[in-house]
Amino acid sequence: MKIRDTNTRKLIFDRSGLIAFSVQLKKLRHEAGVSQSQLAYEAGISLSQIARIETVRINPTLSTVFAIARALDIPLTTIFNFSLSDEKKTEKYF
Amino acid sequence: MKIRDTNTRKLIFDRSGLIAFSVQLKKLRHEAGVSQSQLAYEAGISLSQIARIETVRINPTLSTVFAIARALDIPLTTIFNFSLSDEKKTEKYF
DNA sequence: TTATATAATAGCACATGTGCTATATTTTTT
DNA sequence: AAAAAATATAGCACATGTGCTATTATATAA
Repeated sequence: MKIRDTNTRKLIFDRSGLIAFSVQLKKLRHEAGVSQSQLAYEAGISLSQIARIETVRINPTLSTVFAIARALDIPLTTIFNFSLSDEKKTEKYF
Repeated sequence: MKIRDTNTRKLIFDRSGLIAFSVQLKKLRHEAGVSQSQLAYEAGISLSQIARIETVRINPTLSTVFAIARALDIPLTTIFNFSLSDEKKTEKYF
């Protein structure tokens, strides 16, 4: 029958990485001196989306981030200028 | 009644940016000498997802990209070390 | 060429990103 | 303090990202 083996499927939501991104975005937006509303308008995305990103409620897509970087007129290397915590090396610690 | 004003809503799919990202990913993956399958395993995401990204069929989320960067053990500034075409400055040209 | 590994497609189900439209909450100005 | 501006939340509808499981196409090795 194949019904769905009781939800084992889990999508990734990298909270720590998204928090770091949020911090970076807020910082750059403030430096640019624009409100969420202005940024949303310039980037052609919704205000709610900017707010959701800054409050780490969602996991945005690359296209959304690209639009933001363009609107702020900053290179991707600037908006992504932060480090991901390396839980990679730590490897299953229990 | 509010039925839905005949689909005006359009999500962003930044083809050129996603192509640039795809090129960069393939390059880095090859430099690391890993197959899509190995990368998928290391990153904890599905093989089909890696293929979709490299063939520009989807618009991945940040968490997915973060997982890939971790798996390849490269900083975000490396994987995002490319420029977005600046259709921003051009501004509505018609 | 034949076998084998790698990459590309496909289709389904489910989770979630995004736009919209409001409303509430917080911060900044006056 | 009151008013105004900026942020944060919410909920709905729809689009689409992601995992799975196969299958097909392509490249590499024998």
